[in-house]
Amino acid sequence: MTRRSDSVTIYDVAREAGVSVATVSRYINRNAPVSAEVAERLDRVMSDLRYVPHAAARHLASRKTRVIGLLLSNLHNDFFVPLLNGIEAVVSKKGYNLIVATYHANSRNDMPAPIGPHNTDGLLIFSDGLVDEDLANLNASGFPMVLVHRTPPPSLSIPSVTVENIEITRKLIEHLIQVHGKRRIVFMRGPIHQEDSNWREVGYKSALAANDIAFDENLMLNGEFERDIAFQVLNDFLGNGRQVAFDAVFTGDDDAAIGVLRALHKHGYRTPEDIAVVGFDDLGFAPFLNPPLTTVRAPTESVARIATERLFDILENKPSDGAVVLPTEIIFRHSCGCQFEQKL
Amino acid sequence: MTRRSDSVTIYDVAREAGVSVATVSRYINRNAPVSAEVAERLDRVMSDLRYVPHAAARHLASRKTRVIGLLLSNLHNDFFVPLLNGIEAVVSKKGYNLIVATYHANSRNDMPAPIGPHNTDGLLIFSDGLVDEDLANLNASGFPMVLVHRTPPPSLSIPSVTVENIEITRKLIEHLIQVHGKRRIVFMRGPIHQEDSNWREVGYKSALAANDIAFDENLMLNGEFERDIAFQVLNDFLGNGRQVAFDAVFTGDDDAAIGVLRALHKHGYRTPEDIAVVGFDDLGFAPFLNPPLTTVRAPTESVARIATERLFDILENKPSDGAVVLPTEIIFRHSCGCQFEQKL
DNA sequence: GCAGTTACAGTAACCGCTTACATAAGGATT
DNA sequence: AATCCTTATGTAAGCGGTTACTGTAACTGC
Repeated sequence: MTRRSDSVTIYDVAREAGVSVATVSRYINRNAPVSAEVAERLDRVMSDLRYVPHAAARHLASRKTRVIGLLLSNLHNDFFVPLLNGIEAVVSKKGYNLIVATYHANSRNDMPAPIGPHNTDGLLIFSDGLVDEDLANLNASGFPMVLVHRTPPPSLSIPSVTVENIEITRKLIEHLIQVHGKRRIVFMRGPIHQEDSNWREVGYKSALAANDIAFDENLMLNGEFERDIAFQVLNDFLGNGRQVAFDAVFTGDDDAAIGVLRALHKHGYRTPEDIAVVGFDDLGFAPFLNPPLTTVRAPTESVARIATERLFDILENKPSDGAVVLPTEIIFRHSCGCQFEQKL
Repeated sequence: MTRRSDSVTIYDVAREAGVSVATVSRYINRNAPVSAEVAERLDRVMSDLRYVPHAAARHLASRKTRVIGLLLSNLHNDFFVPLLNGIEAVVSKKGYNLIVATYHANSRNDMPAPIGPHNTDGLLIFSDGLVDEDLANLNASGFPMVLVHRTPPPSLSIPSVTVENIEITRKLIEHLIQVHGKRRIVFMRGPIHQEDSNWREVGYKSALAANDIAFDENLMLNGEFERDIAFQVLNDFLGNGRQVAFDAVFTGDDDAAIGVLRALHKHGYRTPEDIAVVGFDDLGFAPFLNPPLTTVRAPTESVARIATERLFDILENKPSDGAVVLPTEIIFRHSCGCQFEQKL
């Protein structure tokens, strides 16, 4: 048997061009000078032969994969569109590939880590896309990664890019309290380990405290940052007889706000007259919900771009600062009770 | 120099377990029997050593990458969330990885095909994610792929999964004409080579023809299936003085409908009283736009799942039928002028 | 005119797996 | 008892690149 494969390899182009494979490799990678004459011949031969370097062979020999991985806990929120868009833009600009994987805590034993040191050159870890322990292990091995919408546990120093949550949430809730006179504000929180959700809870509580409103845990609902779950949860809440009174709901993200609006509407409440609703993220549909949603604008695509650029900084051994947190702003629309659209 | 690498390889586990690398490999891949005793020892050693197979080495030796690629033209539409979700679910269930890449027609020369035969075992090609010529080349080489929201050119036989466009669009437009008396219906189309958009145009024109309404090309606007572009285009259309009269707009997708609603609202038109609006896709936010959007429900996540499963069928040499087209249905809400929500 | 660079190119040893081929031992078959 | 399977395992040749070493000319500067 001569060649198992029918694909054209670097040997084919070397032979055809009358040079050695080393020269071909150097030319392809532009990491050593090659005479103009040879370069031209190689260009011609490679295109004649339709030569495409074999990625795996390259990876194996060079010990770099030219792919970066994105680890998510799920793919259920419109939020991920700007996120993916930002990431993909810089990844492809760098000539890398992007692997996206969701992490299911229960499927760990089934197979070796789907993405990690051997499959990717670096990882973008979104929120609760990996438990602290795995984070620590990866980090200990010096594997390049940056956290997105999550800060590292105190013992680890991993670059991160997040968004300002606490202050802006406090302002948003105080707006509800001070401008619109709301006092019984439901917080439709996100997943239990979702860091944004936790910071938003801090901001929520601090606003209550600053305004002498007792925190009532009956007003905490978990919508998992998912439209349908938020709907279900609020629907149950409204229908279960015990009728906890409330006059506003702060949903930790815009996607869940859709579910909240639907549930409220279904039970005959008017927004914002009966119950005000405010969200977080300012997803593209927010201005056109019914009513237009007052929410916090988070620069999701920028977060994504910056995080990805920082990952490449690390890969290229450029200096890279620790934690960056991007500013947010409130966009007032009608769902809080305001009449005119404005920013704060 | 002994070992360039510091990572643990199959040789390490073989030595430690007192067997050959072949045995380790066979056990890992479950493709040959291994005695219970050896299996147990290997389990222990592999976990002690934290052994993770090196993906590239595997790919190189086995000539399969265990990754499938998704080729998109862009990542600007909320539509992609259910799409990605459906794909990722089946890809990860199969133990494969997913590479997502956007295709920029102008960057082709910069580097070898970012994803293709050498990087992936198969491709999912969304819509206009690749030109016919490349499609033909790939197909000629027998590379596994399936088309999503696109049918192959007549000369090629590539499996595809799409959605029923023409009939449902015709019905939707006829509803506007016959129930709501609309006669001057703007069609906010998508990208020029976007197949769905083209079929929807066919449906649109056939509805007009069937109702003795002359097609007016001044009523064709290109919103690129993007929220912001649709807004811009309609905004210009409304502001440019020549004031083409119209009484409804059919946006080829829900995302663009948001831009349309915003532009209409900005110029003081009421929806649906002055101008009716209908969309396509039934994205999650559609029921809560202002007003709730009448649209066509497309089973996007199912499309994604089925397409991915068919790709795996091909990889596994199972029979796989040609073109599947999934049914769609109209969801009547208020933006068309109807009062009560219903399906058709 | 000669040692020291510099520019360009070749040889061959890996990178970490998979797998064809070979081997050995213990039945089952006849 | 000789032959044939079957099961479990080992040996070693790749898979298609990269790159550490070398080697050769041509080019410097003095």
